[in-house]
Amino acid sequence: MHLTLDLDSETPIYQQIRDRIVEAIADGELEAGADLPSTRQLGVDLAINFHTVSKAYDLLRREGIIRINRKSGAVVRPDVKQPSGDAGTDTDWKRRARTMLAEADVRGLPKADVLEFVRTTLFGFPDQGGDPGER
Amino acid sequence: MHLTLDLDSETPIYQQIRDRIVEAIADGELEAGADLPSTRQLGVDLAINFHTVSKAYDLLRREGIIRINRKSGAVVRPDVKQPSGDAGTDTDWKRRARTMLAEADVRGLPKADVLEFVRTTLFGFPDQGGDPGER
Amino acid sequence: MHLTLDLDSETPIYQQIRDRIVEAIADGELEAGADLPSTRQLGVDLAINFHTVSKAYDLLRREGIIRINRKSGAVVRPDVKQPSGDAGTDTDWKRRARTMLAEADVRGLPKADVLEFVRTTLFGFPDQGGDPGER
Amino acid sequence: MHLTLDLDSETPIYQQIRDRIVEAIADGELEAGADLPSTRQLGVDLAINFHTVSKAYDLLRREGIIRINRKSGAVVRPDVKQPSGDAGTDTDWKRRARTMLAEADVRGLPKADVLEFVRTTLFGFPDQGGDPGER
DNA sequence: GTGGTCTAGACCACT
DNA sequence: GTGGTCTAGACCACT
Repeated sequence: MHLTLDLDSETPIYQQIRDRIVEAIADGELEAGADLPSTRQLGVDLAINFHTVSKAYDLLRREGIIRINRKSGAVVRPDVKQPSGDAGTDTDWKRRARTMLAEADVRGLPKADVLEFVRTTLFGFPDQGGDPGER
Repeated sequence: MHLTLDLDSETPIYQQIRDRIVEAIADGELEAGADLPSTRQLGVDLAINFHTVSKAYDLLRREGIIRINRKSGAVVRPDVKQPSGDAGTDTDWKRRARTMLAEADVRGLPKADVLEFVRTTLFGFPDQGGDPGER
Repeated sequence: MHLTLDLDSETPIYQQIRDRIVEAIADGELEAGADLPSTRQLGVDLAINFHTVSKAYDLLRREGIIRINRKSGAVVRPDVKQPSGDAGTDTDWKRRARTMLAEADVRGLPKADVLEFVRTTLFGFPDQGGDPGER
Repeated sequence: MHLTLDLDSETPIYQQIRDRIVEAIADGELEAGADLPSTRQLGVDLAINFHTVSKAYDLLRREGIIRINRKSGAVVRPDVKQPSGDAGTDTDWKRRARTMLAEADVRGLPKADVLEFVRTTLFGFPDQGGDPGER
């Protein structure tokens, strides 16, 4: 697993690691049940302190995305990507997504471009009926 | 202007106020150039301290979304919703949006539902041409 | 007199007008005792409200840089550019200048470049002994 | 770390704290990566409320000069004093510096004295080669 | 009448 | 032990 970090970003490193792992799971790079590298190993790979990796893993654990076992290390939860049945999760995500879409609009990003970006990110290819990506 | 706050949320109240105002601008409820209520007035309306409102306004000001004048109060910037010409803004937004879409997937929200939610939020009505996930 | 404003800047317009006038006086474009355009005329020239120009003039008046006479309009004070004999003025300027030089250093601007910029701005040409402006 | 404040100044205390810390970093008194005192401790030292210190730290954080960690406190960013690669930063600094140099001139500070002050502040000793204003 | 600043104290998470 | 948040109240300039 390779993660790209931006050490100069305002976003804390442990948060970036958490975000990149969530993206790796969504992309299928990390499957449900898969082992994560040990905190020490990932720390070496990323040239950062393993405590920072631990913080990221702890965050993912508290979010219910991974499981941590002292002996066998961290694994992606087998039931990840499955609807939680908790309506609160969806409601919370939608509220945050609504804010993010509003930000795009307020920043002047055209709505059509935003929708196309979302479609491409989700499904990996642009809409076939007129391709805004080539404008 | 009416804003709904969740006092029990983990999200700070000042951040919620900021988010709700961004959404109100995106929705057209607050137009470019429109007056915002005074910090003390909004504090009374929301039954919170005016300092908390002030913090939200300060955030919006620093983000370039509103202007604050000591005498005449706060207004939505006239040039809001216009592209900044700053590529960094778009890049940053897209990075955050990518993480948010990954979260939806990891939480088990179907991709087609996510796209439909985005389309409806942006354009106010669902797609008329069937399931976009299967094109 | 031509002033260039940045309407999108975070700096208030009246402050920008004030700054540009101070620079025009320093550059000799506006001499001691010279008439300033009327607030209405400058407002038309800059395509802004004349009240904003009035605010800038009022600021300059309070700073002791111009005089405002209801009948004859605004003029650059005849004694501008002359030492005030008030040690506080120098001390205050030096404190602010020290902070600004510290900011350049903290931002990573090379000290030699900063000195060269100051020299060129003050005297209109670079140092003759090695020209950092051509690196 | 000792900071001198002027409680009677028009400049807000939190801004003065911010300015003095920037100067301390430029002077090398505070090195990249160094710990800052806790907000409460510095508040006690300066005999002011810790909220005021907190506001100064928040300003420095948003400027990218320090990092704040809820657990371990505030530290000078390790990459401070390194060019940001953001041309906007330099342009903005130069615009502000130009205004400040114009102010010195308008106030009657001799240009040669201003240049000498800048040189001494930057390099710690005056020019050895005579009057730069006459080269 | 408006926002800005500062003080003071409380409670909170651990980011 | 640290910073973050929120409340409450005072005084200030007019930016």
